[in-house]
Amino acid sequence: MDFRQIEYFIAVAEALHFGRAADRLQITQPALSKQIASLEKMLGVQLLLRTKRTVALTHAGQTFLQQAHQLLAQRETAIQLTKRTGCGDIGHLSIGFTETATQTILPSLLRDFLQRYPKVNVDMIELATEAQVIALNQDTIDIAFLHPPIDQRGLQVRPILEESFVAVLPSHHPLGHYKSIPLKALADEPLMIHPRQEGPALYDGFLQVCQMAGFQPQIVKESISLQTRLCFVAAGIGITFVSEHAQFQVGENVICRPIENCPISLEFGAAWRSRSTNPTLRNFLGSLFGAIPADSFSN
Amino acid sequence: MDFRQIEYFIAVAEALHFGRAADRLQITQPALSKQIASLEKMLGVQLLLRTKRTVALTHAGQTFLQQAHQLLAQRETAIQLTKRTGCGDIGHLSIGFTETATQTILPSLLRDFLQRYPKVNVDMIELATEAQVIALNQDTIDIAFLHPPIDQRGLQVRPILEESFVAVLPSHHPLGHYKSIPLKALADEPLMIHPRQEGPALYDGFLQVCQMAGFQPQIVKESISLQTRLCFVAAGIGITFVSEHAQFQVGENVICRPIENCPISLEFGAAWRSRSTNPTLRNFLGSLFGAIPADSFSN
DNA sequence: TAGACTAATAACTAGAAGTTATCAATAGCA
DNA sequence: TGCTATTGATAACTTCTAGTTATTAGTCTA
Repeated sequence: MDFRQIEYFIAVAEALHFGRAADRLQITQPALSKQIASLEKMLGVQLLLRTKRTVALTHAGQTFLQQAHQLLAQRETAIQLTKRTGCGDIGHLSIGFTETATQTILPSLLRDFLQRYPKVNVDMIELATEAQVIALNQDTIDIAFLHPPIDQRGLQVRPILEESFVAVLPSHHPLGHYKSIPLKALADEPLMIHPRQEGPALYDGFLQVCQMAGFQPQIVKESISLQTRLCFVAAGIGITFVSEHAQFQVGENVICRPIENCPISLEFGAAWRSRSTNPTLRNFLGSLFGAIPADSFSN
Repeated sequence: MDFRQIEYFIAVAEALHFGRAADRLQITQPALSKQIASLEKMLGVQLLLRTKRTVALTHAGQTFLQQAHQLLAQRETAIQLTKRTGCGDIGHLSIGFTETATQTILPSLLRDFLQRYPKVNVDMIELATEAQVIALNQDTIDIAFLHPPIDQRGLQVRPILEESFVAVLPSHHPLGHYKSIPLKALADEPLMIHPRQEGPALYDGFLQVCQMAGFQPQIVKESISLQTRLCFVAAGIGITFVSEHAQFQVGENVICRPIENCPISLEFGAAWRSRSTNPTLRNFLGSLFGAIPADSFSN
C-alpha cells in the first residue's frame, strides 16, 4: 500500500464514479481500476461495491476512507515539521551565558529572536566561561556568551562588547571627590577582587596595569560574589570594581567612580561550535549580529 | 514521498550506513542512495550529514525519523482496522426486537455474540413488528426480531420459535380446576385481548379458532398493555392470554392454564435485508443459527 | 603512502504504472 | 421489446521509475 493508492481511493470514494475520479486524478479510468483492485487485493477486503452502473462504499471502505484521510494529513504534518526543523523555525536552542549577558544584550536579543521564531524551544543555562567552553564541546549548549580568551579549537568566537570597570567606594570615601579616580590613587587603598581562577585574564590584566603604573596593589580579599564584595565596601573595608553595566545596581552606601587612564577591560563575546548543525543557531546568529557572520560554520 | 522512501530512510537512520541499510532492505546501495536523495530533494531539506566515512542525522532528519515511524504505525493501524471491519470483527450492529426476544433467545444470543466479537458496537432498539419492518427498509436496524407474517420484499425472514398461549384466570376461578382448559369452556367467559392493530395475525387467528370451535368470543376489553389486562384478571373482570414464555411473570392473584387443542400461536422470527452489507450481521447470524443460513443475502 | 572503506554517479535493465482499444452488463427510453 | 448510452473490467502495449552493475572520488588507518 502506498500513498498513490490512498489518494486514488479517496478520489473514487468521493466521486463514487471511476471515470470522474480518474479525470480528477488526471489519469485514465483503467489505471484507476487496476490500482483500486490491487489495493483491495492487498487488504484482502472489498472496499467498493460495484454494479455495472453504480459504485458504493462497503463498511470496510468507509473505515479505510477515514484512515486514508488521516494518513494524508499525517504525511503533510511530517513534511511540514521536517521542513520547519530544517530551516530552524522549529527546534531547540541551548544558550549558555554569564551575568554580563543578562545585564547587556540578552534580554532584547531573546525578545527579538522569540518574536521571529516563537516555536523554538530555548534553554538558558548560566555558566562560568570555562564551563561554557566545556558545554560547547560536549554539545550541551549551542551558543555561549562568555569572556574570551578561550581555547578556540573547533569554536567560532565573535566579540560583542568590551566592558570597562569602575571603582566602588564607600559613600564618604575621600576618593569620592574625584570625578574620575587616577589609577595611582589606588596604590595605598585596600582592594577586593574576584579569585584569579574565576577570571584569570581580568585578574592578571589588572595586576599588570598596576605594575605599569608603578605600584603593587594591596589585595585584601578575594571573593567570587560581587554581593559579598559590595558589603565589605559598604562596611568601609576596602574598594572593589564592577563592570560599568552593573554600576547602577550596586545598592546603598557605596558610590561608583570611573578610573582614569585605566585600560583594564573585560572582553565579552559569543562562541559556538564551527561544526554545529543546529538550524536554530544559524537564525539566532542572525538575530544576534543582524546577519549570519561569514564563515560562521567553517572550521 | 511514498512509503518506500519512508522505510528506506528508517533503515539508513538506524544503521547510519548506506551499505548495511541496503543489505537489510535487500536492495543495492546505489538504489538506496538515490531514493534518499530524492526524498531530501522533495522535502527541500538535508536529512543526513554524509562525510566520505560517516553518516549522521541532521536535526531535520531526527524529526523526520520520528514522523516516519508514526506514519508506518498508522499505515498498519489503517490496514488492521479495515481488515477487521471487513470481516465483521469491528463494526456496528443495530438490533430491533420485541418483548418476546428479551424473554427468549436474546440474552444468551447477545452474550455469545459479544464474547466472540467484543469490539462490535451493538445497539438495541425495542420496536413493534411493523416499526421494525420500516426500520429494516430504512437501514436504521440491521436485524429484526419480530412476529411474522410481514411484507418480505427485500427481506430474509427465518422462524425462530412458535409461541403458544395460556389462559390467565383469577386465582379462584372455576376453570382453574382444569389441568388444561377446553376451548369451548371460554365461550361464556368475558375475555380481554390486545387491540387488533397491535397484532392482527394473532387477533384474527384467535377469532377464527373460536369460530371453528363453534362460538363467538366475548371480548370485553382490548388493551395493549399486558400489565393492565393482568390487573383486570386479578380483579375478576375476565380472562386474558399470555405467551407461554411469560407465564411465570404474571404475578399474584392469577393462575395460568394451557388451553386444550388450541392451535393459536404467535410466530417469532428474525428478519434482515437481503442486500445488507454489514459484515457484523453475517457473524451475528452465525451466532443466531449456529451457521450462516444459505441464501442469507440473496434477493 | 598504500590500501581499505564508503557514498555518489553513470549507464543499463526490469518491473510497475499508465494508455488505448475494447468488452460486457445494465439502465433508461422509444 | 429492442436500441442506445453509460460504466467498470480486461487485454495488449508503452512509458517511466526503481533497481542493478560497474566505477569513481574522497577519507581514514596502518
